[in-house]
This record gives sequence, structure tokens and C-alpha cells, in this order.
Amino acid sequence: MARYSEIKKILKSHKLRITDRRIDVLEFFLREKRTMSFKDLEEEFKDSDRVTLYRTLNAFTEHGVLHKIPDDSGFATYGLCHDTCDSEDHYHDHMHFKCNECGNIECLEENVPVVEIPGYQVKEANLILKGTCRTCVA
Amino acid sequence: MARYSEIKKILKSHKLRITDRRIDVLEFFLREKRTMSFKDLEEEFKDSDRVTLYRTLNAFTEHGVLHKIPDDSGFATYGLCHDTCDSEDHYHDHMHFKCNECGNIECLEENVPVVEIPGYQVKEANLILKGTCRTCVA
DNA sequence: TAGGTTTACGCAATAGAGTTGCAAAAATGA
DNA sequence: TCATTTTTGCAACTCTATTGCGTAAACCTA
Ligand SMILES: [Zn+2]
Ligand SMILES: [Zn+2]
Ligand SMILES: [Zn+2]
Ligand SMILES: [Zn+2]
Repeated sequence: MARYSEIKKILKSHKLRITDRRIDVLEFFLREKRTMSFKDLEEEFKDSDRVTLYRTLNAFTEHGVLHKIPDDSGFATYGLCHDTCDSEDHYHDHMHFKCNECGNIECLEENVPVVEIPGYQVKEANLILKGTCRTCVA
Repeated sequence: MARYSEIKKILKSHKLRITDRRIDVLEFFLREKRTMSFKDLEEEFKDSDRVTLYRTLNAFTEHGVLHKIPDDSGFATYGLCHDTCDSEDHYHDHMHFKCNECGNIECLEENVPVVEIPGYQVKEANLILKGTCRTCVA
């Protein structure tokens, strides 16, 4: 974790106070480079209070550090935002892939195909693909 | 509700026992012709036990009478299946639309566009559009 | 259609994910 | 350093949904 100054900079630029918890959580996301469920975080930070973790995730989501990945499984999953996201403006048009084998959820590079429905105003589109991911296919 | 015999036939063909509750719930779906959340059903069937409603919805979903619509809101929503669905085989490729104004979720005719991701095996795709529905746009 | 088996129902309790209230602790800024 | 604001930790709580179990209803077969 040689990124302490970088992490501080990210928190500051997103108008978040710098606390030990937030540094730890953000560092974890940056290090793992993958989406994370609440359970993942709970396991990593056993000493931390559940409520604080929830509040950290909410704060990060509100301030454009993380985006919450829509999921029907009942487990919220979070992924890192682009550099350009902040409180006012953070939109994500990319698709997500959930692997039935390993259970991981990935942010894909590709954007959700644009869909137009006559008579409807489409403002947002979430596409979740399920199947077997690259790692598990091999 | 002049469809009693029809409803009975549907239940039988899906290998479901015919009970008063199931007839009522299925009749409600057929009459309303729209997707229904658990709350909708609870309000319609105030005299019924919540658990029975949950179990009815689960049985219908397992036997291909209803399909559960993936939703990140924490409220399960259900829509009628096609005639061809049964316990073994009920797949749905259609998109869903959630209106931010009225809150209703609609099953759309159109299927989810086919997406291929190199290296991945895509087996299922759920696309949920959000915005303003035809009724609320007007 | 009666009798035995299987399944559904109703009630209470429980599980699981997430939130809220509040006092103490920490971060910020002057 | 000190005052102000935000965050943390703990307990209690909300909300959706499930499980266990005894009773009631549906089904099947003779
Ligand atoms: Zn974002
Ligand atoms: Zn993502
Ligand atoms: Zn179906
Ligand atoms: Zn549908």
C-alpha cells in the first residue's frame, strides 16, 4: 500500500473526510481491482463495525468513488467509478457480468446497447449478463 | 371472474393443486394484466396470511406460471409467463421497463439484444430500462 | 364416495440485509 | 489549540422473506 498519498487525494477530491476506515476500504478496492460485495468487506475488515462499513459504502457511492451494481440476488456489490465521477455527475453505461461458477461480478468495458421503445422515455439501462466468465471457462 | 374453469386448467397443466388462494391470486394476475409486487397482492388479499402469499408466488414461479422480475429495489415483482412455460422450461428473453413516475414495471415485447463477449459464455441476459413510461409521458 | 396419503394453510418464530438514534471520538479549519 | 462538523461504534430497529409445525384441505385410488 504505497499509495497513501494517492488515496488521500482521491478522498479529498471527492469531498470526503479522510479517516482510517475510508483509507482502508478504498485501498482494498484499489488493490483488489475487482467488484466487492458487502460480505467481502466484512471478511477483510473483521475488526470494523458493520454499520461503519455500510456507511462508508454509502458515502463512497454518493460521492462518486464507487458505483452500486444492480443485482437481484439481495447482495449489494460495488465497483470503482471512473476518475471523472463525482457527487454531481456519475453515470455508468457499461454492462456487468455475473459468473455462475465463481460468483464474481465484473464491470465490462462495453456499454449497454442503446434501446429505444416508441412512446417511452428511456433514461437509464442496466444490463446484467450471466454465464461463465473468462477465468472459469478456461 | 368468469374464468374459473380456465384458471383451473392453467393450475392443473402446471401441476399445481387447486386451492382457493391460488385461484384468487391467478385470477388477479389475469384480470389486472400487469406485473405485481408482493405489496400489491398483500393489499388485494388483506385477509390472507403473508406467508401463504409468498408461498403461492414461489410455487407459481417454480411451476412456470409467473416469472420473477429481477430488480435491485428490494421489492420482488412478478409477471405472468407465456403459455409455453412450465416447471422444466421457462425462459424469458424480454426486456423490462421500470417507470420512475408511477413505479410500475412492465414486461416489454422486445427481447434483450444479443451480446457476445469474447472469452465469456453468456447464458442469460437481464435488461432493465428505467425512465418514463408511455402512460406517464403523455 | 370413503379412506389414506400428500400437499397447502395459518400462525409464530426466525433469518438476513440494511438503516436509525445517540453519545463519544476523530477530523477539519481558523 | 479550540470550536465546529463529521464519523464511528453500539444497540435497537425496519423490512423482506423463509422455516417449523400442527391442522386443514386437496388429491388419488379402491
Ligand atoms: Zn460513478
Ligand atoms: Zn460497473
Ligand atoms: Zn416463464
Ligand atoms: Zn417479464
